[in-house]
Amino acid sequence: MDYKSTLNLPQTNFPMKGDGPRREPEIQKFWASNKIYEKTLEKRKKANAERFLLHDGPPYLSSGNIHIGTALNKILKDIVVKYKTLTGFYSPYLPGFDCHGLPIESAISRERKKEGDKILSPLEIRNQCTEFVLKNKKLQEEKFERLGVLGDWEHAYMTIDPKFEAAQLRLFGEMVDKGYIYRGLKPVFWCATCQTALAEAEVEYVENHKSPSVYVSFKITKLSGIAKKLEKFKDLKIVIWTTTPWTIPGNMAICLNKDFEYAVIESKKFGYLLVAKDLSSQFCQKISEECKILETFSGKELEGSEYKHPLYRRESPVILGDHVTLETGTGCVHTAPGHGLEDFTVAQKYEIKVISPVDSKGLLTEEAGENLKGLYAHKGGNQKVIELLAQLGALIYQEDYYHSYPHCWRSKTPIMFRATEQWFCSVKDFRDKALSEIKKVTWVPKIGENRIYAMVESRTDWCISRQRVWGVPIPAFYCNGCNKEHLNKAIVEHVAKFVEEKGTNVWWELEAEKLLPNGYKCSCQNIKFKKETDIMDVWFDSGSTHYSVVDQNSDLFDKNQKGSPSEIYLEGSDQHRGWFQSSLLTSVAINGKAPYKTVLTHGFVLDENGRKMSKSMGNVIDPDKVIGEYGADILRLWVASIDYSSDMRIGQTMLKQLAEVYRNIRNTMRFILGNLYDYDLNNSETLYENLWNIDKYALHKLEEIKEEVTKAFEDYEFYRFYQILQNYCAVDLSAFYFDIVKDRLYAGKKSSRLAVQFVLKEILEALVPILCPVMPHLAEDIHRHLPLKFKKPVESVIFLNWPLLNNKFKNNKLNSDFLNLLSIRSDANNKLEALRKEGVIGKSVEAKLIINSDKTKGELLSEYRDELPMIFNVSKVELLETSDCRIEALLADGTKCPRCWKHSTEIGKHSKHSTICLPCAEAVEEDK
RNA sequence: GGGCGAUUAGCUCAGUUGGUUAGAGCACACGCUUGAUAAGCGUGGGGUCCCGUGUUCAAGUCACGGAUCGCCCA
Repeated sequence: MDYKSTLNLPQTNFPMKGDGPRREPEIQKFWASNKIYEKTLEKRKKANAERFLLHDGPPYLSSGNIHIGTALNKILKDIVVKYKTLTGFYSPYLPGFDCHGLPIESAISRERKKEGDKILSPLEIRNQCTEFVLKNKKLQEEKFERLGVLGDWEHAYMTIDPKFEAAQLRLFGEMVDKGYIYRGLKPVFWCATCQTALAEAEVEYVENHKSPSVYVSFKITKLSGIAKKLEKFKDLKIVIWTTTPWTIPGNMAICLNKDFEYAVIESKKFGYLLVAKDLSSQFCQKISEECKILETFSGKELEGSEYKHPLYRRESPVILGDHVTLETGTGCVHTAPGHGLEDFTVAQKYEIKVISPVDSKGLLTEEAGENLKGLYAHKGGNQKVIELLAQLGALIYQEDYYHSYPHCWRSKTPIMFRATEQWFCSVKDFRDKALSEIKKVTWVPKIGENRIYAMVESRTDWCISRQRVWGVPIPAFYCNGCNKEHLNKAIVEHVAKFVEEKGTNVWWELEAEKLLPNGYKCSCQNIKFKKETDIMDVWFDSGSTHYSVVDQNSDLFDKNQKGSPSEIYLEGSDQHRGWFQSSLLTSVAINGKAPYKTVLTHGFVLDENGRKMSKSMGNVIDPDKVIGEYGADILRLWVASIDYSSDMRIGQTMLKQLAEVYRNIRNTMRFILGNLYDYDLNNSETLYENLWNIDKYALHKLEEIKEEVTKAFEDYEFYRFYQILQNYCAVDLSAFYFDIVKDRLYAGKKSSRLAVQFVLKEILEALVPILCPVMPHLAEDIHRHLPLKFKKPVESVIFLNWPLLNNKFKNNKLNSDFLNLLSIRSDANNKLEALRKEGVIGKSVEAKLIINSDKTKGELLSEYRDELPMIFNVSKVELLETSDCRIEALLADGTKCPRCWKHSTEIGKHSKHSTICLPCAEAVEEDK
């Protein structure tokens, strides 16, 4: 008789290979066409589940391709959302896209440049941008969906959506109403030839540009309290150095470094001069004098002193700043807040007035004085300023200086820093509130809190003006008569109503008077107005989403209260300065609280060697290619396998390895499926008490894994999930439990097989939802291949629930006993391996073990006597009590049973089955 | 140039308040199996804990200095 047919071998058509590149799209199509995402949400809504909102930070649409870092971000978000959904939360995911901003406008203008440099109207530019953005959105969306990210893609928010723009304006209106928006001066790159502001990307640095370098003295008029010791030096002058003499009229301060040592030196020609000590000899060489250092002191001591401007009747303060260096010059920095960003920033801290006596054509204005008025700053202005300073004896030294200097990319002329009127958000008015809100938020990892706290603490007011057209307009008006500015909540609301219907293009389409309430009049009785030409910083767009997306959407906001914070924001660590901050500021401004409860940040993705990816290095890993070769689940497993709190690496070595791990997990699941083909959920009741010790131990282990994995997900530490899962599948299941339980499954008696099947069922039911957040395609695939008698009436794996912990399965005694048994097993394996090397045995089951052990171990072994052959995977275990512990492995007695392959001395004892062992014979009889 | 962070086996990660010979899985090598089979099992090799100095009876762990890499800012 062929006894092989009496065995119960695994049966399943669950494929060994995932074949993600080919099969995942089909699964995704199933999710989409059967509205799995929507149905899940409905279920949770009906159950009145608690909300868990992960609010999506919108990726920028400057390209249709996605970077591996973007893929990582989306996958992390999806893992969180799926986990929360499985654990019973109402967890909607509404993706978003960031559509405005300079990089997009620049991309359009680059394309235009190729086509022959036509000048386009703002509306033409805006229409081209819109087209560009819509095209990219479609491309990106497809790629995100291909990652297996479930969400409401159909209604994804876009920052160019008229409803979004209107809401953004209303939020801005709230801030106006609270008095947080004001108009002030700020320097920008300015091209006098094109008469326009330039963005940093539109500036080219030209090497060896020639500038007049001058050393200028400013006479001190008042010494600060602690600098009184310098009073003995009559007519003490501070010396500054600059390569842009035309900015001297804009001088409003001199900046020293608090930590540097400064020196008073005596010059024959110029008297007592003050410069940084480390630069004094260099300076003296310039003026060809041998100067003696008469006194030294720290920069800090001079803070608050005052000096007189050589050209005007104006006194200005000495201030301190960290940007002052000892590279060149005198260590005393001429500070013209209207002509430099660093100067502007430091001046803001000291609340120093910004002046900018240059007009849009680059000509010095009346404010610079009669002598200078009308001169072109870079040419005549420079010359005249030098001339005047020389006349007044303030010019110490002059020479030509060659350095790299910014030029306009279009006109190729040198640019200037020019302060223009811009709109600001007064962060200082609610900084303290923002800081205290930061402390209430949970930052993951913790270090993020320090980072953003320090940034908000030291930041200056937020300049929200951009001299561009691709964005949301700042809805302000200026009276044609008296030039008074008009901006208030009612005006903003009036504009928002237009925008809501027609989009922000109306701002460029309609006359000012049409955009204002009917019959609107200036206090000067004028009824004609100009529109503001600045648009809002694109960070204001995305920074408004807590209001313009979450609060406008009843499916998203907490059913109890609008304006309640999202549970989590999850972005790259660069967003501490970006979205996390802009969102925080607008939210604190209008709601007085942070828009999020938790903020999770991840690092950046580097190549295999820890280098930044770049096209020129040729080390870019394209997510499309990874998916094409390995599938999305492998990419997702990569995301789960790494510690994202710092930089992460990806490369072929890792991907190959991940594919191996995936395969192992998949086959572990396949083994379970195959062995449950005949398991009938309704008709296979197994009592825990009837299980073997090994089965109970397996259940205990499963509980441990459930607990640890749940903790890992709760802590957002997915790499721990990966390590635990991998270890569990490879070691606990594949190499141990499955390996030794095969005999019972294939050849054992009914009750023995059922006991194992019960355990396998428990493992399967726990593992499928556990796999789902990270590898949803694998989980769905398993779900589809559940044995017929097993299948539950659930449409998709997404509808499952996260496994509950079951204390009944916990058994600490078994756990510690098995810890010991496993260590003995490892010794036994060594002996078996030696026997195998000698050629005595092949499979372990051909051997028997004689275990000599002391009393303690002997007692343990005796307790598990019946299960020992199985645990050690041998045909027989003999126990001997001795003083020492020793294991001996020998060829087993008897002959090999052709059915179960174990060696037995009892073959042929059964009357009906003469060629097989007794237990086999009984099993066969039982099955008839 | 400034601020923040990272660095343990080929890869991904553990390593407790400082305390035996620094661990796990994967990968690799060799063997076994052919009843999870384009699978499975066993055994084994593999470490300058980034470098240096210091504190200590004792440092992967603490302190200081440095290197490399990354993010943000200038």
